[in-house]
Amino acid sequence: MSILRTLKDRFRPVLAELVGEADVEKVLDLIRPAQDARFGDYQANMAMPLGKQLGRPPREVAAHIAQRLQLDDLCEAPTIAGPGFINLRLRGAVLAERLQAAAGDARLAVPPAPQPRTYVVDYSAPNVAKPMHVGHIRSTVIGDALCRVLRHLGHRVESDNHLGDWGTQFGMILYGYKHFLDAAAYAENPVAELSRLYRHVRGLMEEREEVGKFVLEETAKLHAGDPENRRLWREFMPVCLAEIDRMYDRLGVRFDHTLGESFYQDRLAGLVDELVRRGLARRSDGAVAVFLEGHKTPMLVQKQDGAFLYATTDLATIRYRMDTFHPDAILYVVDHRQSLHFDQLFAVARKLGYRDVELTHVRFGTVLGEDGRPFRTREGDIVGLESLLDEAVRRAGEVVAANDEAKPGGPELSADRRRGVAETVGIGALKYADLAQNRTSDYVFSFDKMLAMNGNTGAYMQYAYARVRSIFRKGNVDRAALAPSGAAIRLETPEERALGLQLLRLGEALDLVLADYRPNQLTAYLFELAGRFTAFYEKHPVLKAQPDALRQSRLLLCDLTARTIRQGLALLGIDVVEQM
RNA sequence: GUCCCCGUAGCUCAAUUGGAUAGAGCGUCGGCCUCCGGAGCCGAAGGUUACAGGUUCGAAUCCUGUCGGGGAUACCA
Repeated sequence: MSILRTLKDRFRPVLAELVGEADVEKVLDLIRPAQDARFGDYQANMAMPLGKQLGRPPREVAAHIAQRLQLDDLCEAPTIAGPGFINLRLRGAVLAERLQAAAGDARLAVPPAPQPRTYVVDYSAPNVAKPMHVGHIRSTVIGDALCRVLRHLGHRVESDNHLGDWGTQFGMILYGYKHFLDAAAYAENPVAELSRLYRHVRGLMEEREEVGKFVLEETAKLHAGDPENRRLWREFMPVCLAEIDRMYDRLGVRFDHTLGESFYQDRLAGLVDELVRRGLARRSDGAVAVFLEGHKTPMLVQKQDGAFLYATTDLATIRYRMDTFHPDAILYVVDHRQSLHFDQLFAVARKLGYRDVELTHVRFGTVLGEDGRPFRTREGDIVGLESLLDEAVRRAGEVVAANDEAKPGGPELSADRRRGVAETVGIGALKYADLAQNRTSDYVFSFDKMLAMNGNTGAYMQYAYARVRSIFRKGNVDRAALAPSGAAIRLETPEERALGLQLLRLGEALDLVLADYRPNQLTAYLFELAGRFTAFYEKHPVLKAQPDALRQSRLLLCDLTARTIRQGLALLGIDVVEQM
């Protein structure tokens, strides 16, 4: 049980008397970590709104609540401040006892969600016919982190990569394959040749209008079951998928399901029929459209020429997921530019009868270059994902080498180790930079910033971890024997106390992540933890601490810090290294 | 035209969803190393939260309007 949940349990009966059982949970949400350490550890802010509601002075309400609370075993006497804030300061013994429990717990005392739910998480979803690029990073990384956090809290998660494997982009490479194939290049490296064909055809479409028509014809033939196009599709898919999987391997991302658009293609006609039959959709200008209240334009589910659209596929996908997984929530980790599409999609899903499921568009902003424009190469091309990863790792290699050279006792890492560390640091930096940002804002991409050893970066967090671990190496301390030794944790200084309290708050941070699907709540927590550790470490000797009981206590705090950082980063999909 | 998102320190971003004196990093200025990893620590300067109203005990956050930026907007995904 987290501290916050324990406090809520204590407030619940008192508040229930005041507002009734029905409203009590909402009021309990006003118990928060203190905004400022001077006010204590937690604060309860409900006296002000309740004062209004009950027609009594808020400070009087606060006093009433404080008086009736049974908190003596947990907190020092509550104080009332300002207009009616109830400030709470936990007893040191309570913190120590809980840290002790966390030290002996593989989950670091993070409680599972009280009500586990089933989530379908839809993320990454690259177009199979095009190389993955910088635009796929955010969806992939944010979606993966959300899955990890959900699972860790005991939710059931079905992650699904909804590949774009059936759309116009396939018509483009089919058309390109038939007219512009370099057979030798295709034999040598099919994916590179297909992506060249894709770019070539895209260029042609801009120059000559009729090319677009040919491309649509190839797409239509594929959809209609033309044997040649189907054969080519089956030929292209495995090599494209292998290429994509290589990226996921490197990123450490896995999916439970990879059900692309093609998986749903034979379900579309029936779905459109049903929409029409139930009076939800009707013909309009030759297309089939669902008109929605509050939307000026309808959602089209079938074109004049009979072809289906991604809205149709997405609806069929919702139906399949509901029938197969029976989820409580479906999350779509997708670019904010598709907001309108999802508004309409969700509205139509409700009309189809899917009312009890949470449908959330977890939207995120665009990746920008340092000039504030969408991130491109100097030549104006979209940056490929692989070259992005390579460059991050290359630069991380420079950072790692410089750091190793500068060590007081001389370099510690072999060339081989350095390479491994660079990969971990480079990929970690890329992910962390993305996750640390509030996902709704556009994100300015900068290698220099994301690999900085100062500030809220992946490299800084990995460094913080390696530093803590080095204490154990240097002191020749077996951390595995530490927790079971039963050594008591002592929180006698402000720095020890502040660190200890933060260590107990990982669970709160994870709850915040899920409250609005924002992984930056976890990075913020980790950065704060690293800061508190540094303050502690700066001021207090650990290996040289006397007497031995104090040394043991501080070693436990160090070990908990390392484990918490490692766990937190793992939930973001980021690895740590023991030395860097 | 209509709808959506955004506007916070010189720069890049936070702010637990309406809480107390709006916080970090970078940059600037000033301090601190015979001591466990100094890519560190301590301190200072820097804000009318775009602007104007409103709502209330309390507003960066909610409402209205204005200005500025981005996105979407009937047969791509």
